[in-house]
Amino acid sequence: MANIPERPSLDGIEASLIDRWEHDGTYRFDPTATRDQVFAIDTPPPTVSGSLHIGHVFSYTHTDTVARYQRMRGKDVFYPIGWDDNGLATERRVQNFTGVRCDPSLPYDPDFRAPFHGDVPKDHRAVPVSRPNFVELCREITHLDEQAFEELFRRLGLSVDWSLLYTTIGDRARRVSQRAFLRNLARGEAYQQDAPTLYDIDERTAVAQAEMEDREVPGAYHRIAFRRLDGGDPIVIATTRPELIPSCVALVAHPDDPRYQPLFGTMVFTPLFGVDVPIVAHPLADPEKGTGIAMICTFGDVTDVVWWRELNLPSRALIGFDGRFAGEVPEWIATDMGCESYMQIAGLAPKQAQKRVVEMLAASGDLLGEPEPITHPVKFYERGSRPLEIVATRQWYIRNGGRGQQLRADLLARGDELTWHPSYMQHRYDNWVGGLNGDWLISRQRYFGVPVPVWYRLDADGNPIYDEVLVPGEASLPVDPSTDCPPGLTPDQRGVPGGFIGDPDVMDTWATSSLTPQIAGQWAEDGSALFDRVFPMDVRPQGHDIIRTWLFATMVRSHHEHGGSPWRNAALSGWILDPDRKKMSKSKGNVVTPMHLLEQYGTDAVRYWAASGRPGVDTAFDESQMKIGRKLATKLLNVSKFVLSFGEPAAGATATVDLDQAMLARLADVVADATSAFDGYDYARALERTEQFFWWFCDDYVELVKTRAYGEGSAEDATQSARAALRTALSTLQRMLAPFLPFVTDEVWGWWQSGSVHRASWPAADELTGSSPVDHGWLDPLCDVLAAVRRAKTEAKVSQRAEVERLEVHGPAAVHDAIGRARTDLVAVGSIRAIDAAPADDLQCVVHLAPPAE
RNA sequence: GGGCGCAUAGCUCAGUUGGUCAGAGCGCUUCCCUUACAAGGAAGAUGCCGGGGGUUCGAGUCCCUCUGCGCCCACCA
Repeated sequence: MANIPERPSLDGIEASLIDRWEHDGTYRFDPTATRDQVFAIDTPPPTVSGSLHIGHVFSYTHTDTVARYQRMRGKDVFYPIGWDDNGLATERRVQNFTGVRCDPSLPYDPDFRAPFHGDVPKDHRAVPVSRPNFVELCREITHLDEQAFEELFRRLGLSVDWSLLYTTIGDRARRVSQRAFLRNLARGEAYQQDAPTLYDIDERTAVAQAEMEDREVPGAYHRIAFRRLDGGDPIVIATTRPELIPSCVALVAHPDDPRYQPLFGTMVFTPLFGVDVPIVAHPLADPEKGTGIAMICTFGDVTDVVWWRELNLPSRALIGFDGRFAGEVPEWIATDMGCESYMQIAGLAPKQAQKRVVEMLAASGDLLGEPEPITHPVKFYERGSRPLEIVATRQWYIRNGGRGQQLRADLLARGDELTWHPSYMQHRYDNWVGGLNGDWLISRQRYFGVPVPVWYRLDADGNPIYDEVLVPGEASLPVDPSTDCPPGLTPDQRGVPGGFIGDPDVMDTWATSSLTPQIAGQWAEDGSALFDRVFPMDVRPQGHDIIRTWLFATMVRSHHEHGGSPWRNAALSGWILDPDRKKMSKSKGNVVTPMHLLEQYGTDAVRYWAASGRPGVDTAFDESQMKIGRKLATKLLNVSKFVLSFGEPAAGATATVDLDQAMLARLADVVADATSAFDGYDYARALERTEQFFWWFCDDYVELVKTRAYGEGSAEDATQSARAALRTALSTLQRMLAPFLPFVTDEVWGWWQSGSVHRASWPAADELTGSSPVDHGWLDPLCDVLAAVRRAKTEAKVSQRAEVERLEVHGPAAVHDAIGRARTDLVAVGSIRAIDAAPADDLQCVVHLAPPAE
């Protein structure tokens, strides 16, 4: 018998077990396993842009319980971990943390030191640094964050294989990401296009549809008169963006609108700027909205883009990458008045320009009435602070079905290949794929990311020839086109006429994180046979909020590259809500940090709380659940010690007594139930069933048999039966709780078993019962009688140890049968001297307490 | 406008194919220093299962409808 502590405690058990697991390689993946022996998990790499919060603890625990279950089922679990440390989120974190901003025109400064380290004063103006300096800073800061992440995840007891750690800015991820892109390019799935693009003027980058969100913002309808060239009554339009009048290219009404039908094809001229524009018809124009006729500008919103494209209208874009109106009067504004008006807004940001234009319109009499204040939804970059503008730029795209019906249908069908947990989450996927309105824009005009791995030829004048894309060989990946040269060309040809230039952009972080199965699985990496052993993976766990981004993007890449779905299951976690049922987020200031909870309640207790949140369901943060988890862990400690204290049963001893066999049969049902729940990713159900049995086991069964297990006055074989059953149940329960409470279960397992419980086999129902079925339905009536005796003692305000002179049991046959099966144990636990039985329809117990001893 | 989810004791939630399904824990009340556990244990009270219809011998459980809350999506002048 190993050493069982005199007073078992949960305090401090985490640290030594974490070390032991690492030392023993308890969670190490065996790369020689074949695919059918592997359970592969496409772990989400958390974004390195600050600190982990309680929501991470929640969802990562869910996955970990499943990983541990599968490992105990005998699977070789491929459970990698990565950090998503490239991308805009990281750049912003670094900017805010160190007080710098990247200016790619600056030269590298080898002696540069960040002005601040997390203590940037509010009034600090960001210090410009070169791109290489900025990237160095990003690597430095992310490394610090990643150490903190690792510490938390280890403390949380995640059974990931830390030797599989990757980062999305690391060499392998950059290589895989560029390789996948180049193959997309070669097959025509990646392409570049010069087109109107939603653009964040603060971050100075294009953004993808999946990263946008609508926000309700205040605005106003301005009713503005456009005069007709033929002198008829002016046309009145309503617009929320009067500052875009200089970009107006037409007015548009619905083709069936009788009010405007006579005017189609006629011309008006724009107020203030005096530009002639036609009145055109398009079915997207809503007769109900505003005055039924709208101004088309290049570009005020995405509808403008549709009109512009479908009606072949000219482009008169004025807002540049800096978000300001062009400084020069554009060629299409020709009148003196127009030029004068334009100079009033040249160089202004949209908001100021609007104010100025409205003043001018009011003065000229073209503004009818007062602007009518409204609130309306406007597109924002999800991390942005000003509305997106639409700017025509050259960008890289990957086809995702947004512009092709067949691909869209194929990707929808891929969604059907997955088993979704819970199943209704598939609607979100279908909804998103069905509603795509363009291909996936992957290029970003940023710095800390995986470079777009291409160069362009320069013509005789030194201008890029975008059709002449130069690509690297796969063997040379990863490349940085700003420093590396295309095959066959030399550094001195960079930037000179007839030479080449590197693409300055990086890929969006989703373009790399969409390849997590390929990165973790070492797809197409030299000398690695891993990929075929883990792909397609068994499960993608993730939050339901990123179905449209991460899940869908991963599906797109896998569809293009492998012609199949990257996983078999998608397991969606809900969010953590604060007690007021608001989503926790940094901006709301209601984020709960996890480390102190792990310290206060112990990891197992926090995991217990997390695991009781059902798959996909948003769950309130609830510390009281952690207290219950701690109670459960403490109870396991104590009951383990107690059961083991009876001494080992004789060799070959088995449960022969009715009560012991029934308990094991009941446990077998729980094992079966928990097993099927886990197979369906319903860890919460598995926990609930196990826990329910566990408390019954402690409260009733152990109490019933402890006298017999002590061996005091019992027949030897009855004592052996109790001890054998207790140990069998204890072993089973320790293993069933191991996925949820990995620390306390391994602690108590170590008291009497060799090896880690996390490498033990998951219990099988047929280990517990013999070949023939055992009835356990009579346990309930038995426990009802026990409860009645306890109730009588409680009501009499005496100790539970008090003697019962005589117990009268009135009840149906089932009750008397139950008592008959376990009379000795019942008598012992209740200190009952005599039991009288009488038939009755309903159970009624009359408890005659013995007079208190002198 | 389309889609999805939720609505069960004061709180957080279980109730899998309709038949002990009116439950658990927390909180609250009472009792017990009991030799595994007093950071315990034993027990108790609490509910028109959101409203209204319907199917059925029988409905938190299935169908319809209404109401409220939340989320996703949408071409939002």
